[in-house]
Amino acid sequence: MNVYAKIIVDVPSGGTDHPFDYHLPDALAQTASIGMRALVPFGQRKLTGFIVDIVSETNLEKVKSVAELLDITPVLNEELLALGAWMSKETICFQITAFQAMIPAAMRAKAVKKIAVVESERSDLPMNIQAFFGQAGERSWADVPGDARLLRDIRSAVEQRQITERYELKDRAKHRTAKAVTVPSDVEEKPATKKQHETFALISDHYGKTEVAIQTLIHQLSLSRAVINTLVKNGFLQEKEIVIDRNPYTSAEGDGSEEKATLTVGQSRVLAQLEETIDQPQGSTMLLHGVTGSGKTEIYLQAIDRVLKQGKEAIVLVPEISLTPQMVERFKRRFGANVAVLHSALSVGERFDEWKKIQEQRVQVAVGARSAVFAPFTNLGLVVIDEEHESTYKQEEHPRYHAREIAIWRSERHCCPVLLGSATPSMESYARAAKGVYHLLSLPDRINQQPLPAIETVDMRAEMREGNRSVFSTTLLDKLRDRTEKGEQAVLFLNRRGFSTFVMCRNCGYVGMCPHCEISLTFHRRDSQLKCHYCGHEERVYERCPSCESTHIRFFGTGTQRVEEELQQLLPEARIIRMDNDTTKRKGAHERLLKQFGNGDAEILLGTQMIAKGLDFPNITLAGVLAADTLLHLPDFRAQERTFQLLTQVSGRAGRAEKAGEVIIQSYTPEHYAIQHAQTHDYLSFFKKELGQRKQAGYPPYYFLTLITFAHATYATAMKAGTHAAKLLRARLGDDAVILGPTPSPIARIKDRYRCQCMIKYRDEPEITDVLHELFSYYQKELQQDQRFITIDRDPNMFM
DNA sequence: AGCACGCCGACT
DNA sequence: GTCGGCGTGCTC
Repeated sequence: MNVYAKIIVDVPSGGTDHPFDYHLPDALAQTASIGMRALVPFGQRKLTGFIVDIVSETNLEKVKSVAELLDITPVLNEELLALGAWMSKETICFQITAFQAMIPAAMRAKAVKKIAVVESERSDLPMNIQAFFGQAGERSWADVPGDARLLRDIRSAVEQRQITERYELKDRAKHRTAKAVTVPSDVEEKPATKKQHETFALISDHYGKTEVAIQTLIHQLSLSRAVINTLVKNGFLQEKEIVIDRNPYTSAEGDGSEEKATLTVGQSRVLAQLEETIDQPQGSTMLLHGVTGSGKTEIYLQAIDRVLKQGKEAIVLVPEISLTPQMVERFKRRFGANVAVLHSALSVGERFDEWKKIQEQRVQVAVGARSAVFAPFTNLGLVVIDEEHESTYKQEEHPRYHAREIAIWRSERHCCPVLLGSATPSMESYARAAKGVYHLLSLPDRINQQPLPAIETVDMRAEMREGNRSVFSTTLLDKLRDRTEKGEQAVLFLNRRGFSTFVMCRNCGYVGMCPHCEISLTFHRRDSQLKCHYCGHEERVYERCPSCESTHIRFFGTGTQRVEEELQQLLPEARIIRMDNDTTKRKGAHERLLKQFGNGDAEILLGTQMIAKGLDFPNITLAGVLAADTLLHLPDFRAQERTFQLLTQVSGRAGRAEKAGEVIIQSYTPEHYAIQHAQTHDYLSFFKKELGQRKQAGYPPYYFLTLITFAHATYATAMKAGTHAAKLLRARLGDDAVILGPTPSPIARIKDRYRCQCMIKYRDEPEITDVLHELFSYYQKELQQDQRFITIDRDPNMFM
């Protein structure tokens, strides 16, 4: 009987976004199963693809055969295949793009063509081919220059078997191996020396006949590498390669010994409701609104504990795992080796190892960032999304999914709850909870009975009028000095988003701009370069203004480094730790700096976004926000919401233990409602006020948004496509739908392509997914020769 | 996405 | 005549 595999090949394009049929030769048909990756011939090439179905007949006259199976066990199970299909439909992406997003990067292998010289023929090859190979025996096909003559010569050399072709899988997931030894069963003699004898005895006492990594012997039994080698050489030990786990999370070792904490009355009440839901076999979403310091993590831990006791698994999503190491450590301490951590700072191989632990069901808990929502568990009991309002849960490239929606999809499939937790829930989630779509749970009090910290706003305009040109107000500086003297600690938050260091001429107002992207260049002190963050364009920093030749050109924006220098001058006795992209780039630097701060090596922690959340140090009694406005005035309808969230998160860092906390917010517009409500810790009032604004302006949660961006080398073509699309959308969508644009995108040009966008606002459009697909494939076909042209982003976070 | 095929202008 | 430019369309 013939067996065929339906395969989605790794070609992200409109014309190939459907299964292709391949014959499965008998040898492969035995082991092939749905969800495995395969290597298949495709045109003149060989490609990888995912088997999505196995059938016994095909409508096609001629089919090629699967060349190779790339997996022993499927990398995607049936659930994840179905999820991928759903994602590609909902987010308007190709199926292959959805599948690739669900597996670790190490498994996103591509077949790379290699050509090799047949050595006996080398001297007969034409000179141009010999020159190309040089000393090498084999080279990548991709390295062959686009020289037509050379290409033709290579082709004929292949035909004459002077050159051979083969395909190699690039980035193939590698297990890490180590050298290990075992005691062979047939050892009779005794080792020659005393040292060898001792070593041999220790190994066989401790490990008997089981294999053990040499590394382990050296570390644990303090044995000598040389002696072991000699024993191997003389046949007393047998050497072999074994597969080992990389063990990346060294700073967060935990043995699972941490005990449950005693819950407060509020926590117990919430947990009881949660457990009731966990016990019910149905999908549901709960929103846990708990003020900072209310003990949400402990609730997660105990809820997960219940899930594990039922033999089910749990996924915990955290916004950006390297930003919340304390949370991860907590999970390790509680669940020990039962946790896989999908850490963004892990190497590709390390991530693969952690993923493998989940796939092989060696762990029941996965903690990780956005993509951990695809953890291949088969009996999911709970998905927790901590800090659910964070924008990192939305992927900003294809597939543009939101982890919350994926979690909800999986929860329905597994009939288990999703728990969203936040001190400042997103407008969308809280509105759904208010409507009863989500079940609302709340924790209004801190566990230590401490009041929320007192927040004071400082009007920076007044400071300016009084002649204080520093980034520090007198009030903040006084309080910082006070903390330093008392040996207490402070965190200072500086938002850099939209406010990075650009170069401006004070004489004529010239600002260094990227010649390709229409955004200002960012100054990098390290190499004195100006760089474009969108396309990577670089130029040397100017000494004179290119426009007016004045030397009054200087750096604007307040980088953390400059703030640190200023602060150090103002408070020479203070010890400061700076945390930003520069100081945390190196692996483990983040954890190390936090540890230093935790140990009391510094009084002041100064940093960007990354210190706003998750820090839990008892000695912090002051939190400061240097410029609350920088976020507030971005051209983004979520700016107010983000500001409120940020201010709340930052103030949550202070006064978490016995000592009361205090917060200073510096602002040029302290009367703004986002700042006012943050000051009074009044989420609900902020929510109501903001909801009114959203309703008036027609934004989520009242309206859904979809952003369509057109990019082209000429402005006119981009706009023309936009105009055409807008017309089409108006014709196809209902009267309630509002189609805005086309307008030039906020960043009007990226990589020399002009960009314009249409925004669709709609409430109830059952057809919209289909319409978007039509639109997408239309522009895909009509205009694809001009490079990728149309991007569709549903529920966008950014409007660039 | 590649890669070949096929149809045009330029050149040994 | 042939080479090589790029537009078009297919890949099980």
